[in-house]
Amino acid sequence: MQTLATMRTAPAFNARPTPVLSGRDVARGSTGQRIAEALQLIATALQPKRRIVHAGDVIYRAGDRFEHLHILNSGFFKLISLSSDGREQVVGLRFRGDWLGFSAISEGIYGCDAIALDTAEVWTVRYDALLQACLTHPALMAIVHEAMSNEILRDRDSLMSICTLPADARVAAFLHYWAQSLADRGLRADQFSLRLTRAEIGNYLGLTLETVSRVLSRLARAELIAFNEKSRRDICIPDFHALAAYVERRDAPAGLH
Amino acid sequence: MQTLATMRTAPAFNARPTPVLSGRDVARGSTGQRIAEALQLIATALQPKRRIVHAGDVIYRAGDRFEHLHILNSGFFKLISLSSDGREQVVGLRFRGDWLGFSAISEGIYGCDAIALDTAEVWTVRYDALLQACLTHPALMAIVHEAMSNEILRDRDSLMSICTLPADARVAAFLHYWAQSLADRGLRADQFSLRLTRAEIGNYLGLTLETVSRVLSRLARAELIAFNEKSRRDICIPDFHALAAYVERRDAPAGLH
DNA sequence: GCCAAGCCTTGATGAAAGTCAACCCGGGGG
DNA sequence: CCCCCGGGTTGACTTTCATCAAGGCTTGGC
Repeated sequence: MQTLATMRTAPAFNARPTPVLSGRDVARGSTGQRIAEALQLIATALQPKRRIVHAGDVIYRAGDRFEHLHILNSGFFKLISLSSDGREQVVGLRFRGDWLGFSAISEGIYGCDAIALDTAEVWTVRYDALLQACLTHPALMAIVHEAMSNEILRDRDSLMSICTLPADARVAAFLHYWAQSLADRGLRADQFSLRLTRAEIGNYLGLTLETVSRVLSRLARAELIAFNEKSRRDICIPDFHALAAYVERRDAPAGLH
Repeated sequence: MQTLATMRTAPAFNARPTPVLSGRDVARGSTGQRIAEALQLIATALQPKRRIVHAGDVIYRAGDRFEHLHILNSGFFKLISLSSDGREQVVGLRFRGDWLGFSAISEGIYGCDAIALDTAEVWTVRYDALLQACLTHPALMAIVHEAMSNEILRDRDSLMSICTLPADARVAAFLHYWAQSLADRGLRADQFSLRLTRAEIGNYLGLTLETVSRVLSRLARAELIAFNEKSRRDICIPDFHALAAYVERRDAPAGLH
């Protein structure tokens, strides 16, 4: 599962180190396979409630009492955290196979809003039922741990990218991340819709919408991306590796100099 | 467990919402109590290997094969992630009761270095032994999940602070975070040593060491902090709430304007 | 004692990104 | 139809913070 930062050290499109999974010594397949297997197991072991939601629908809001975890079987979500003065911040993006709600376990209350970016299928399980099921299905516990671990890893990497990289590289890294996430799930990654406004992207990356717009124009001029002639929210990435190389190159020595 | 961002919405020193812990319906005590109880249970249920380490000692390095998790019984740690070109980035700080290594579960390999900032006591358990123990001690599983959840929450909040706030507020938020972490663990929070150089703080916050130094001087001039006359690494926070208010005030409308 | 190496502070300067503003385009609704 | 509105682009200007540079303070070694 590539993220904003890790891709800088692993430019190959689907390359990832073979995981050495302590706790169960089976060799594992591609990321896509792992996701599919995990969903399979969740479906059979937990029999989650399934439902379809649409763009803009909210699964939970900050402050809601935590009782359920959610698994995304299809579609895209954004996580929004609201600060006291009402401004909001995009703190995460979620794709097929991702879980929603982990961060609420420790507080017992959700800390952000989960909002669908398009039509999506969400599976919901009670957390106490999940704990029970883990006792009888050890493999399920491993999957849950892996998902949480993965989320920690991802957040850390995006943190690193976002506060280290200059604006151009941040946007490029974001596009790379999105494309990689699609590729991992077997979706086409050379051409896709961003599903986020410039403002949302900027908000996620700690930039203004104007800066995002300018960077995208610059990337298009450099032919690292191309816009769909209608809807500039649909983009095309002719050369994935070139994009990765661009991030690497623009990786500025901010911080310790 | 307050973090860089959450404190903005909860200025009271030790205030935190009473956790509603789904999965076990006991009311919980203060953060300090929770940490102590968790350590207690870990000690009895897992009988971890204990050892003392000193400032600069490394518990694990990025690339090491993952087999163990570590729990910090005392002391302070920093987590360092190295990018391909050798520059390093502080990606996290750890205190008593925190776990080290969660992010390695999904990949089977540690993704960063864990380095002691002072003398510390570390408990180490095999991950497979932990999984086993969770099957017989359900409370242990709840504690592990809570710790992971908490780490996700924290990372998310610091991500938000760091990419949203201007330099002054970032440094102030960092100081607040550190003080809160000490207070949560029953240590004195009005006067303490930072244990990090300006360069490390800047690196963690995405700033240069000069900027950190300037901001600290400014905060001292504003009497929000005071330096120990010897060792400017030891600081004093006369009014914790004033510091929180300062962050709030300087909370700039970056992003959506 | 003296010197060197870290760590820290402060100032001058420049580049990157935010702010303000104008404008374009496409889609709905009255 | 026209108008409005939200999303997007682009330009001129300003602010913030990084960079470069100089110098101070402490500590440890010779």
